[in-house]
Amino acid sequence: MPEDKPARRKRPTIADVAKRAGVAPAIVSRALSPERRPVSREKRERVLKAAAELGYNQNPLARGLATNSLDMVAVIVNHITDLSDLDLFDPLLEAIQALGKQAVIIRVGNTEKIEDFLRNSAAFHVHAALVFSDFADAEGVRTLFHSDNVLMLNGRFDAKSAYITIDEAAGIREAVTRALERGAKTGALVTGRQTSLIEQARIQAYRDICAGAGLDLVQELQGDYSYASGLALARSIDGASLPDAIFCTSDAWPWA
Amino acid sequence: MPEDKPARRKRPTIADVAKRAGVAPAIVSRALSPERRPVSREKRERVLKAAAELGYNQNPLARGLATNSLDMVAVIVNHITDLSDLDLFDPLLEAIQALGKQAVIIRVGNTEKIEDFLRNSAAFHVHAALVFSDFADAEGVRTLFHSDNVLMLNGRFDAKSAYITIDEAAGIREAVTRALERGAKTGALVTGRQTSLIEQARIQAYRDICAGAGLDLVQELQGDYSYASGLALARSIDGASLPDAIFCTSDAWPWA
DNA sequence: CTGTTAGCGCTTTCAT
DNA sequence: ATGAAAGCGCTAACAG
Repeated sequence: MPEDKPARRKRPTIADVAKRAGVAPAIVSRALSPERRPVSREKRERVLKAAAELGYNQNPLARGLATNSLDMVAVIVNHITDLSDLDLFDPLLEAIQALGKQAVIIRVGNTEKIEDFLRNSAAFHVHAALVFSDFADAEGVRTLFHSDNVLMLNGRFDAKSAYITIDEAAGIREAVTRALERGAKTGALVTGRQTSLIEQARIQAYRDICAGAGLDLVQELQGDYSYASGLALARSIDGASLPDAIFCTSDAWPWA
Repeated sequence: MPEDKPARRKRPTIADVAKRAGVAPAIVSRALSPERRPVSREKRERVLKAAAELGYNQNPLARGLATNSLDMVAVIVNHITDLSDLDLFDPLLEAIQALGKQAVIIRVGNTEKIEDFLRNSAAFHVHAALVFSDFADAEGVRTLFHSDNVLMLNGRFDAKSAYITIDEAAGIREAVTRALERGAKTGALVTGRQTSLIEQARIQAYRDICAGAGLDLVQELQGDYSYASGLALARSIDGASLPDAIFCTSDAWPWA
């Protein structure tokens, strides 16, 4: 792989375009801006022409520095390993790009503190941050990404952050009901990492709903959503006293 | 979601750190640089302390503008929908981040010309670009991302780009051999988008190897790697003259 | 509407 | 080893 060389030839800047079009740099900036800025029709056309001839490309860094904003959104996840992630991320990427922005996917992994993780790596000024990882809190993300547009999807929102929470109780109720209809008297619950607020809520919902419906939750097994852990847990279920039903708190609803 | 407000409070800059540490901004820059720059031990410590107290975070945009490089790598893909993508992208993201860089995933979708796609969106100065999408060529990527570090994984490399190609002939030979061992005389080949160079190479390899081994390739069916297309193609295979073996050029090797 | 002038925050000569 | 100063490329504020 070729090593870091400085760019081969300098790229044309706004000044080059300005010179070629015979206008001031500011005019170029306005003419090329997506917003409607005051520029005479004639100069705008000269600028567009010059820019095209020069193969001019805006430097997002310079723009970002000047406007204090970058057209990027940070997507903060633990990892991308679940089947359901496929259904999630592809449309998400598409949507973000349709907005003219790019997505930086921050994979936090199992780092307990996202701050530790990012301390030495760059913390971007992003347009927005979407937080799926349960390791991140709203204030920390705002600080790290220099943005007030944080959307918390992990339940850890605060007054200043937007959030989406899903009422999973309905689905859980449905699952339990269905199990009961099939004659289940006892059940086991396979859970994921319990530090997740959303996961805690799910578990509590299962307990409450099962209790209310008269289904005896005889076992709670903790995994980490991975196929491997699921397999291991499955083996660990006592064959003799097999519960009638097994519920999983995984993100994807298999019966959906 | 809160709308675009200017950042609530100004973030501390290198100047703030310098003031608090009683040194020049340049010293702060050197002290905080990952590389070993000449700074007296004592001042370095003062700087580090001041930075910590202020909660200083470097602004990557300013750094990028000054150094003409950003610690990001662009990953250019068609989309993320295959099961095998999970196995690929999660470790890839992890590896990229372990290098202290962030990954921007550019989802080209079905856009025929990546340039069209990116014309209006920002073209980043990235440290490197990894190209999986078969819609992108080396020169275009170098230009768009202002980087000479392009790694072509789609077969469309040129003299200046790094590349990785996989010798799939071995695997194909193995697959054909296995089919023959099981008594197959005829076979069908399910292919993907034929504009991909890699795909073309695979198809040719199947043809050559089957011909050489005496297995009669009676059908070639073109899909697009999606489950849906696979299903449709499966239905289209004539039940009466069912071939003995069916080969797929999909990226994931099901028998691996 | 247009051009000039300041910066944005950081790195980097270049003197000291 | 240190600091002053000059930019990186762009946008925004201010005069014309």
